[in-house]
Amino acid sequence: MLINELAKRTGVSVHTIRFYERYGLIRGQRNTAVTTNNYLHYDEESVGRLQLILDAKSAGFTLHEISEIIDAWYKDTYTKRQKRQILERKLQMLDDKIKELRQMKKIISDCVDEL
Amino acid sequence: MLINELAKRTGVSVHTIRFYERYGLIRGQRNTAVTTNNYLHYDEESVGRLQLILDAKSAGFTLHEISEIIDAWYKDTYTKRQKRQILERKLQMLDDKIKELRQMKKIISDCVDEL
DNA sequence: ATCAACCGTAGAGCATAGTCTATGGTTAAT
DNA sequence: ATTAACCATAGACTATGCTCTACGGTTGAT
Repeated sequence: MLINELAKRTGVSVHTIRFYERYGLIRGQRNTAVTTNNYLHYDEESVGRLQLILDAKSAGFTLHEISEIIDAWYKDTYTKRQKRQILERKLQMLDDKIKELRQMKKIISDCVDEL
Repeated sequence: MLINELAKRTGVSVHTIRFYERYGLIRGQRNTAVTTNNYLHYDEESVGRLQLILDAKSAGFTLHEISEIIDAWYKDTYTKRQKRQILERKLQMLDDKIKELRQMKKIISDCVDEL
């Protein structure tokens, strides 16, 4: 599929997809048989990557952190051990963040109680 | 206390405190009796505000959202009802964020399991 | 008196994460 | 053949949240 369809399927704008591509989070493929244009084609993996990016962003990960997660999942040069290590660090970060959110909930709840 | 002491007590840099002051999150007072300088003085409330800002930031709130929380807590022009409403919206946001973090945890855990 | 260490304002610069414009080429329908 | 709707690259611009520099004045210890 071309970038426009990918944008429609994921809800991510064409501009943003191109930004992510420059950043290295997704990669389209050129069809070498076609010489009249240099359109990039995207597959189902790209859809999965974009959905992962959206989820990870809403969980508060930076694009840099997301690129690590994506590499841990898709990059074949990592050993299973390395991948597991990266992902487990991210799980720890999530637990830490959840702890901070709960702490903030307590602070605000206390404010409400004191009102 | 002057800005330098406030910075030391809260761990927030002088630059950043000034930035927050321009943003309207904290407010120092000028001593009108003194005419030789225009130094700003900060009280314990400023310390409390900065600590609240730090906590709220680590919970992922933007400075704009933090200013709403601070107003709900310190601003006397709001009724209790209005304050409660603002704070309860923030609690809802925190719950939503915790939900997103848990979802991301599940995604990453599933990745780890599949490795 | 002088010097370091502070104070203030104003404004430039930076990182992150987009968002948009300009420009020019391609495709597909009419 | 024309036109709308797409494609690509390059680069300018934006918002957020700092961070730093420049500048000049003040304070307090020696």
